[in-house]
Amino acid sequence: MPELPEVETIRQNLRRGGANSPAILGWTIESAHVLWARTLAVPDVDEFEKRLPGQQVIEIDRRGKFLVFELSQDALLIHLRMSGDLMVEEGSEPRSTHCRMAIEFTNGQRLVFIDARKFGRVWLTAERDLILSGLGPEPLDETFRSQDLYHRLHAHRRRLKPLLLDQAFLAGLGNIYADEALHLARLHPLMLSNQVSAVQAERLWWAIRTVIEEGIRRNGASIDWVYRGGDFQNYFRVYQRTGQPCRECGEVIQRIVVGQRSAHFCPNCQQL
DNA sequence: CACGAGACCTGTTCGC
DNA sequence: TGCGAACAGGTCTCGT
Repeated sequence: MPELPEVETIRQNLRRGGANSPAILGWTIESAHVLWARTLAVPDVDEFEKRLPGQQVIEIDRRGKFLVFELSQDALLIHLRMSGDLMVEEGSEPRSTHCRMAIEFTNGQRLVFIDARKFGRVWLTAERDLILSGLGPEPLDETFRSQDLYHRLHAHRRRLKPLLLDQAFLAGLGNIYADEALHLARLHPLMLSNQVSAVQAERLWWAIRTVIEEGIRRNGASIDWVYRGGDFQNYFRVYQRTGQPCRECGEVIQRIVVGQRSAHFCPNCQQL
């Protein structure tokens, strides 16, 4: 479910506190409980539950779609994949049905990892860079320039949509924001990356950053039964708007399947 | 190297 | 109403 803007929203809520959840910076872990073993990428459940108690939450960062909790000894990395979510609740509350992992703090609060589809993964490691090293550039980083994007596009001969979803190419985009960015940039999802001109690359660079920034400003998108409080879904240009008129030209939005994922686009604004 | 298919999972919605 | 199919914000691995 979560792409960069949703993950960033969660990070900010955990770091600074949100509407009805406190900031967890500085809290000390009392115990950890893994309820679905495969949630843990590394280490095994025994070591995970043994190593966490006593560690303090120093900082919360984000890299692509990974949440990175800097603890006193280790780094705790969490990837929400399709249906994962994190929330802070009273330690006395009954455990929710889809709770896969819970971290109890010495102040009686707990951080829970809720994940209906069980795709989410958690790493506890002292070597966080090993796990994050394969990721492409951070789209909002000031060192990421449009010329970088142009060169990266020309280093491949791939269709734009699957390429934008490739986290080694660029970190953080998912199905929503890739479709939105391509529409804003007026580029067809099937266009080949090495056919993109410098001007088009500049437009795509700007579009990617624009949709991500807007997503963050709106606290992410809330869709279906997964709700996180954001309202970016009310401003989608193409995503899940199949059959509805393009907000730019009125043409009917189309849905095609590319790389096993749905791609939404305007046949008029985004021509091959 | 690029791409498609299948796997991993559960829940909701759609079509007959 | 019921029931199976299709679909869902992600990523990995394998075969061509």
